[in-house]
Amino acid sequence: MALSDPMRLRIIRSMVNQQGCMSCTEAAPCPNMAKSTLSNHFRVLREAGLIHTEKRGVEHRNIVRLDDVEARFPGLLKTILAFSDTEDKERWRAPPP
Amino acid sequence: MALSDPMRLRIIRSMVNQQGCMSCTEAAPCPNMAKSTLSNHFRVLREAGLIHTEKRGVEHRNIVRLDDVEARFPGLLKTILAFSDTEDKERWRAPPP
DNA sequence: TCAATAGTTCCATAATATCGAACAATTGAA
DNA sequence: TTCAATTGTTCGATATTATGGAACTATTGA
Repeated sequence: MALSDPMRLRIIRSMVNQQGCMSCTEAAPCPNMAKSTLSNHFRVLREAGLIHTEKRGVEHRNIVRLDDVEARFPGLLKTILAFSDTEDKERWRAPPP
Repeated sequence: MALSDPMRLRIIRSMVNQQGCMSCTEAAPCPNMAKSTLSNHFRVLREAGLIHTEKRGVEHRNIVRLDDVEARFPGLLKTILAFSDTEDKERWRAPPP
């Protein structure tokens, strides 16, 4: 699944929070991520129908297909995006059993 | 992340729908899944703090730690479980661009 | 005591994320 | 026009992870 990957989730999060188009570089989860890796994630997101990409000049403008995603996964984006990005590592650490 | 894997998601789904304890075999996503694979998924879920496992006789009884999960990921389980299992393949197929 | 059952552990294989290097396309400046 | 800079893509290699099979452990019941 396209949204299974933590990095792709962070990409989507960036784009939704921005409320508009972003270039691939702008939406990168971390500044030191390799261009090839980033490009691959955007390809997966595109092929999954989660984002739309439009070539504008030298860069690619990407936008989340909010309506389509909401239609297929009602409430999912809203729920996932409610978790702040910076706390993810903390959040995923297991509490004592 | 423990919930990133589709198989683990189906395991959790089984357990929540059952509203109680399930043995590892009972909660298996598919009947032909190898025992070792299943065991590994349960270990990941345990270590992530998503389920609690208790040895009872020859089998292990597992239960989803609903309160803990809800506290860490408000609304996540409810949202994810709203997607019926059998339609997942359809759902994850991309719509036309 | 012993066979059957339920999981675990270990090793090998397949799928996927990641990175670096080379490449293509577009823009803007010399 | 020509060329350097910018933005992504493609390709090959490596690391991580899911999967399956075989051997093992623990527990139950005959």
